Amino acid sequence: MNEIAKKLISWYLVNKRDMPWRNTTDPYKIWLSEIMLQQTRVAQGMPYYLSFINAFPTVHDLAKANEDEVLKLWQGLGYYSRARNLHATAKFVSRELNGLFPNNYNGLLSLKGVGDYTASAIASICFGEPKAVLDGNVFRVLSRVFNIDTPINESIGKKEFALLASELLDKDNPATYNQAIMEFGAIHCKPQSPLCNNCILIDSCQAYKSNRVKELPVKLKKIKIKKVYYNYIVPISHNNDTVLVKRPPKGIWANLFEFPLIESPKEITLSQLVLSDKLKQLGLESNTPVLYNENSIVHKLSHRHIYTKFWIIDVDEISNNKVSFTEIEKYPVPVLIANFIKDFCKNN
DNA sequence: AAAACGGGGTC
DNA sequence: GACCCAGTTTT
Repeated sequence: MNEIAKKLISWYLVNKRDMPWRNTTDPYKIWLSEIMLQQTRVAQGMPYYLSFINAFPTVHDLAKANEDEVLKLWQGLGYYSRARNLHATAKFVSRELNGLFPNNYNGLLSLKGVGDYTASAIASICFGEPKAVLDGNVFRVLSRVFNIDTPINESIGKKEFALLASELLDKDNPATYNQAIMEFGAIHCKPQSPLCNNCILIDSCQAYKSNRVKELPVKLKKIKIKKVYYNYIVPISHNNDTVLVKRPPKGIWANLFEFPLIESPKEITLSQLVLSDKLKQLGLESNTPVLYNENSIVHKLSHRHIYTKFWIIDVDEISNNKVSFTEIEKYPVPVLIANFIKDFCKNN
C-alpha cells in the first residue's frame, strides 16, 4: 500500500464520524445514503436518511410506495430527480432483480440515478471492488497533495484526477480507503480553513509546500444566476379549500405540487395581473386578487433567483384540483411553497 | 462540452 | 455575495 493511503486509513480509523450507514454493507442502505448525499452535506442528509429507513426498511417497501409519498419524504432535500430515480430504481431492483442490487460497478452504473461516483462507492463499500471514488472531497485532497491546478470541472481535469485517484487507491481495502479520503476531505482538508497545522499529509502536501492550498482546487465556469418572477394564485374558499396543481415531469421541481403559477418577465402589479388572461383560464376572475406579501420573496437556488408574489383570491367554490388546508401538508411541495403555507396558516 | 437541477452551511 | 456539498442527466 502506498504511503498516502496508509496515512489516510490510519487517520480515518481514529477520526471517522459515526454514521448509521457506516455500520452496514447492505447495498440498499449504502445506495440510499449515497444518493442522498450527492451534492448534499451529511448534516443535511442525515434526518432524511433516518426517516427513509424508518418508512422503507427494505427496497421492497420503497418499491411499493407511491411517488408522491417518496417526494414528500424527500421534500426540502433538493434535486428532486434523485427521489424519482430512487423510486424507479427501487421498483426495478425489487421487481426485476428479486430485491438484489447488482454486485459490481458496471451493473450498478446501469441503474437510474447512479453515476460513476455512486457506482464506485457502492461497489467498493458493499462488494470490495477496487474502484476509486472521485467526488468533491477527493478532487480537493488530490489537487492539494499533488499541487495540481488543472480545472476539476473540465473533462481534461476529470481524466487526470481519475487516473491519479485509481493509482492511489488501496486495492486491498477499497471500502475503507474510499471513505477515508472522502472523510479526510470533509472534515480536515476542508474547502475553507483547512487544518494544515495539524495534518498527517503535511510532508507529502505539495500545495502546502508551495503555499497554494487556498487556491486549490481550480474550478472554472462560474454559473450565471437567472432572475425569474413567479406569481402564485392562492384561491381560498369559504370552507378553507384551495388549489394545488402538479408541476410537469421535467424541469425545476418536477412532479411537485404548487399553487397555480403565472410567470412574468419582471415583477407585475395587480392591474397587470388582472389583465393577464391566465386568471380567466383558471376560472378565478370572480374576485380581485389581494397581494399577500408586500415585498417579493426571493427564493435563491444555485442557478436562479425566484422573485415571488403570492396573490390571495376569495372564491365561492373550487371545482378543480381542490385541496383542503387540513390536508395540504400531505402534498410534496417546494420549500418556497412550504414556507408560504406555514406563514399563511400562522396568520389565519 | 455545457447547462439544468435545490437547498442550506460557511466565511 | 461567493463558494461548496459523498453528482447525474439532459441538451
